[in-house]
Amino acid sequence: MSVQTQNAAGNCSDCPIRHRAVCAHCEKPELNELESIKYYRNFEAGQSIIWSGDKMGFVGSVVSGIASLTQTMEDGRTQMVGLLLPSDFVGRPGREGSPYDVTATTDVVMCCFRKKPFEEMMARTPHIAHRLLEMTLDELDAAREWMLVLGRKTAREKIASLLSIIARRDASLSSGGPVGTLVFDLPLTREAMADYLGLTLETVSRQMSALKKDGVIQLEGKRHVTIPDMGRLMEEAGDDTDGGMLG
Amino acid sequence: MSVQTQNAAGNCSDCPIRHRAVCAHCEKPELNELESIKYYRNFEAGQSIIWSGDKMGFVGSVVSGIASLTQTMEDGRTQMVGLLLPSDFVGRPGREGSPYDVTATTDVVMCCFRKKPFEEMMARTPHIAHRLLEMTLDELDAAREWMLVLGRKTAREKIASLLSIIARRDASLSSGGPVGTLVFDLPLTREAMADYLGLTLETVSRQMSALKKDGVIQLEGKRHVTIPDMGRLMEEAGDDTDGGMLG
DNA sequence: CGGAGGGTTGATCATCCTCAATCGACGTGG
DNA sequence: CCACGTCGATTGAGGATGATCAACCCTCCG
Repeated sequence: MSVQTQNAAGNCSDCPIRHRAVCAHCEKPELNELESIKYYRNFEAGQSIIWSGDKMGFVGSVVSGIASLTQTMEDGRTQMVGLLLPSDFVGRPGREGSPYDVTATTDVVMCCFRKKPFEEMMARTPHIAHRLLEMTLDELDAAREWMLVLGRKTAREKIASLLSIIARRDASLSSGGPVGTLVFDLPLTREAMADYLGLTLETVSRQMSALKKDGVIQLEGKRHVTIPDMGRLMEEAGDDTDGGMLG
Repeated sequence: MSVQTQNAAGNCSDCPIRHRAVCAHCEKPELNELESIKYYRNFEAGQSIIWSGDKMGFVGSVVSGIASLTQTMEDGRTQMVGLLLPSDFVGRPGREGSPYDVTATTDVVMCCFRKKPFEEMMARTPHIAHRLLEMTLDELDAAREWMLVLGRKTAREKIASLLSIIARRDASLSSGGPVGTLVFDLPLTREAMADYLGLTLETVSRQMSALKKDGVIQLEGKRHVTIPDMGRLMEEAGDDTDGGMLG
């Protein structure tokens, strides 16, 4: 795995997540100050970024790749409680440790700030605190959406919900195109999907096969997914499309 | 139900949630400004505070009573996604509408601020924005804790988890005493517990009976609960007490 | 007295979990 | 080059947990 720091003396203005991350509202002088306290770090797929309970010396943003937040019980049952995509923030200013494990699901590049200087800067810079509040509210919405999935949806609906979330995110990143055929690669193993959805990996596998058999999705290999009809998928997810979104 | 405004010309310095609510860090001049834009509102048990999708004209704090956030699917399945206790904040500055229904579970008194003036004041008052960020991070932690409960715990563990949360909250409010016999009244119906836990009300009832038969809890009537051994309850919840907390 | 709301309990059934065998792709070492 | 082990995934058989449907209880209140 290339351990190159792809943006080593990285210039914030070239940053791919510049306008979505915690620094989104910052102006040039603020960006300059952030640049002076930031550094990049690479994590390989599977590697732990933070252990639950550890003191965190840094906070930062995911620049590329995917990381996950998970909680684990003593007997080994685990539940994923968050999926961190590029521009998502890691760490909580004002808190000592992390209550969850943070793990790199794919190779990950992070833009890190030492915690103390970042907190001090945040206290002086309402832009940053405000953006962080916005992002935290978004995460809260996502978590609560997920509580409905975990608590009330069937296995089939859970799978369809996860696929539709990933599909929509990919659509917004790439084409931005409207409702047509969507194609993407699953960034998660069956086991990670199970941990996300509160299922076993066998059930995930069975429901993926069932959705494929019923023509809701097409699979090439294990990861490459084609969605011929997004509306159909959303019906399967139980998220109704307001009754059919005529174009 | 008495519709008296128990604090009508309410003085913030007498407020029971003064040091825990969004105004916790405010000094006298700020409190004075808040007083000038606040008003109290009463809701009866069962009454809706905000409907999902509605525009919110106000934000505010729960002063007394309990409210719940719920999401509902088209076919009627519902999941509670938050429980609002005294001092908890309702509404999201910067957002138009609420993504969930907010309902009074018991009679509720709210301290409301009109949204616009509150937002303007927040922009000028870092104390408030900072406190709101803290509170939002706490809510996020609670939501994620709950995702583990919903996704991975058995019915019995779910009930025990809910009881232990309510018990601990009550303990922190009243005695603050350590591990002894805890007594409290359930603020939720069996149906509300079921909506919280992603169960049916029959399963809730059965598991309550089972925990009673096994001596984990004692019941007087349907709502009055005694916990003879908090450690035992937490074992049942799967939240291990670090391995047995010897005194 | 009768009805409504909340709660309990029982019988049965579906869903999803558990345990287990098997498969295919890939990489390593003989 | 092929045998082997590993890892992720699929599929099957059987069983447990919790949902569903239904009867019934208790208390409050008009």
